[in-house]
Amino acid sequence: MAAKRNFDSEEILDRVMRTFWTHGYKGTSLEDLSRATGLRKGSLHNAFGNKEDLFLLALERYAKLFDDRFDDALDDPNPYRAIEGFLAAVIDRMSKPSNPRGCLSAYACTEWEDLPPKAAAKISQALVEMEERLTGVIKRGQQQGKIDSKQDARSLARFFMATIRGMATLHKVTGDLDTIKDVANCAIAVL
Amino acid sequence: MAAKRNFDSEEILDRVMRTFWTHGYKGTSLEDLSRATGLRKGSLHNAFGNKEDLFLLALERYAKLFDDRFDDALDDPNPYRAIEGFLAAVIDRMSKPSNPRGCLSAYACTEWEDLPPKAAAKISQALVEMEERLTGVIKRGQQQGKIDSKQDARSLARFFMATIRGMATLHKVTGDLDTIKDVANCAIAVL
DNA sequence: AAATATTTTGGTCGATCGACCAAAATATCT
DNA sequence: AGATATTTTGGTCGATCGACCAAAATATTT
Repeated sequence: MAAKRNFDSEEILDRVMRTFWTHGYKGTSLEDLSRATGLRKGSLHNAFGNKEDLFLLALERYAKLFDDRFDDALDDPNPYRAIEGFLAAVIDRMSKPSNPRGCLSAYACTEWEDLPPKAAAKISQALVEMEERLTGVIKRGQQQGKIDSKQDARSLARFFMATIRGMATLHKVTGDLDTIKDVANCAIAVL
Repeated sequence: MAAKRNFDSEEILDRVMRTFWTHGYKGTSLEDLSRATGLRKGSLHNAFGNKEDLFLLALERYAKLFDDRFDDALDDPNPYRAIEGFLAAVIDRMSKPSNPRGCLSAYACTEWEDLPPKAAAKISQALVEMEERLTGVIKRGQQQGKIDSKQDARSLARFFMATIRGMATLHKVTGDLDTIKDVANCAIAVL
């Protein structure tokens, strides 16, 4: 029916991302993706490759859409507000009823041992990078005297990374926004 | 070969539990369980029922072996030490190299939307109960003046629940004990 | 209008999934 | 020793999995 694609790749990948977001890597079948996108599995394969390729594209889209918000928040010259914004970005994402519950990245972490190699590597790398980024922000805050220097910067960075993963896990089960806001409020009190 | 079972149910269920712990509900096949236990799938079915039954038994065993440690810790009359012990129990579990990474319960939370109904209900209920339990401990601490009353007890309880889930998620990817100890140390500073 | 290039369709393929069962094996009881 | 009860074996069943491909369809180019 076409020599030119009659679909919008961005929209297709968005639906792919949301399906993986909801059901994880193992829990998503190509049939699921076909239903979610309206494309036959043959078309999906032709346009984007196999399941692993689709998952990698979903991870990239997720990072572009949501992790980039982290960068915006962490760019704040006030390190305290930077961390606040970091947590607020997570809450914002979970506050949109149109978004699936939880966090695609956290889901992937949990499935880590059964992920295809490239996906597992990408997830690991993302964790390392975020730890570095947060550590840098906190160190700067400590040098400015705006964050207590008694606590180790890297430890705090790891703490906030765990915090957002924990928020994702609880959000997945209950979908309750009050719970995750409570968690974020308590976490920020550490600073 | 037998009219009397020639295996130890406890040991079999332990292996079943550890397999689900590593690969989650969806990621574990009956073939996996057969390999892990040394029992043919027919024997597994005859002795314990279907996959859902096996998963429920695994959840129960996990709670009995590990969540009971939480109760021990939270029984401490000193509420601050109770929370400390609560986090230490998690670290202890993750410190044993013979244990799979992460946390079976946290994995189940992440898979929540694809869990069989009874398992999903059990997971939800466990979350509610733990929130109540922690809230009670913290409230008591506040009444005793040993925990700052400025923060809401329930919020703190939720915070610590998120903390251990976050620890589990990070542990799954890196297996790094220093990371989860850092997280626990920062979290306890909230009190 | 005809040739070309690409997509889409709709299917096959072998593998694996979970559920279930009849037949064989064997420990226990009488 | 023989009867009984239960387990174990080894298989079938339909469904679904991901990968891949030949043929049909059609937009674009010449």
